[in-house]
Amino acid sequence: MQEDAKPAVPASGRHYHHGNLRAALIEAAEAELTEKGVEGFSLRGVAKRTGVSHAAPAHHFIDAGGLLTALAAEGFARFLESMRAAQRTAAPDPAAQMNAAGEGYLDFAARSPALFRLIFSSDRPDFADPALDKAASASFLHLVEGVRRLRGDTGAASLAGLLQDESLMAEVAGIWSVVHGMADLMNSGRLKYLQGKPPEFRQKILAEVLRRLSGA
Amino acid sequence: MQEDAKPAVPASGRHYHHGNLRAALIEAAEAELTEKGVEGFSLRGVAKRTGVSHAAPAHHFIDAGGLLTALAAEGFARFLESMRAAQRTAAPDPAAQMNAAGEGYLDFAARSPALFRLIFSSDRPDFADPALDKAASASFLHLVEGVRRLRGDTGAASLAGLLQDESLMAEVAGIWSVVHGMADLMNSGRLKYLQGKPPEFRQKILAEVLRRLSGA
DNA sequence: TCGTCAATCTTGGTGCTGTCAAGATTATTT
DNA sequence: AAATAATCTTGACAGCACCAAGATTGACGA
Repeated sequence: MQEDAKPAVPASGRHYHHGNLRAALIEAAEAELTEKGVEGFSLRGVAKRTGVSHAAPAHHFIDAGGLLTALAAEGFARFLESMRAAQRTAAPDPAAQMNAAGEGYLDFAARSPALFRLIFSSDRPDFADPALDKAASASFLHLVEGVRRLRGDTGAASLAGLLQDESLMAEVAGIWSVVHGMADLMNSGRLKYLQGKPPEFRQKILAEVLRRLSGA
Repeated sequence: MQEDAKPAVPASGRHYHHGNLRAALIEAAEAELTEKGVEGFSLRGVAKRTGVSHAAPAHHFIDAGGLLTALAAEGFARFLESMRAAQRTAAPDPAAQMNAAGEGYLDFAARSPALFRLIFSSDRPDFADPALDKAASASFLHLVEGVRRLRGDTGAASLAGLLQDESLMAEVAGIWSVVHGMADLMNSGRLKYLQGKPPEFRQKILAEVLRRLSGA
């Protein structure tokens, strides 16, 4: 008599207290986003998926944007982990590591297109939110560190200090741009040509482009 | 007695026949898009701007996506013109021309951020639409031709033939990616660093990156 | 000139949406 | 055990896209 001991139900078959609704909502939000896309995302749909009333999310997120902000933070964490995972299976030299990071970038975009669009091409997440800002900054810092190793820069440095190194930041901007551009164009279907090709072709292009950008 | 001769008004002060509603709707749609963003775009808002009832657009566009499709086609035309305009003021050699095209690309993104996002990062326009497909293809072809000149490829060729040239397409993908990536990252505010810099800095990075990418 | 017809636009309705307000239920604390 | 806080529900409102039906206008042939 523990599970069926007549728990409180609000006339529709649900428990009043979910237990971990916040996490469940974020999980459901990802499913909703994957199925409906950023532009078709619905807060009521998320509530329905979770088996909860349409107004329940309001007690955990101020509004729909708040939920998407939390999901975006989670998305950045997975994005960073995707790059790290690819780098673990690669050679340890800086060039191979940067290349692997790029692969992980493209992999994430290919495997989680909706999440990718949410974190990189949507206005709805609030980047002033501390958690999201932290997650996004971690990804950015990871890139900067990779470029520093590529250039042979040694020693530690503060983020503020790195941001003032124009030569470094120019290189960061170039490398980030080319990887992100490939990912975004493929993800939005505007570069249809690459999608019809085997992954090796995409990898070859990425490697060649990074090689040229890293030289000199 | 021409303008004030009691024209037919539907009890709310408007003419029944607008005259050129289709064009007016597209124009208003751009304003709506600029103010509300792709994710806040509303068909009723467009109708209100135009001074017309909320159902009037339905007689010119099948639905909201149809209007955005037409606007996207217009957007691609302006996007291409932005590149051409920049190229007209540049030196005629292929490298300078490609560089100028990149400048025009970034200029368009900076000046029409909403339109840029609509044509490159939205699911709502229907790329199966002939007019939009034609406009998008024209931009793509313009890029391909620029890369061909950069490589010294001569003579005419069919689009189908060009698409089968793997070496050419790899170069196209690389160059397009880096320019698009810069534009998109700046446009979405994810690359905040560049926005705080003067345009010359952005131009310098673009020129350097394209130089490295173009060299064998 | 009149009548018909098609094109154009409006009004009204349906079922969504996000958000707010008030009440019901459960957990926690006193 | 009682009071309080947290959690969730129901109900309501305005705005949204889209559909159906009716009103108005322009054009074209008798």
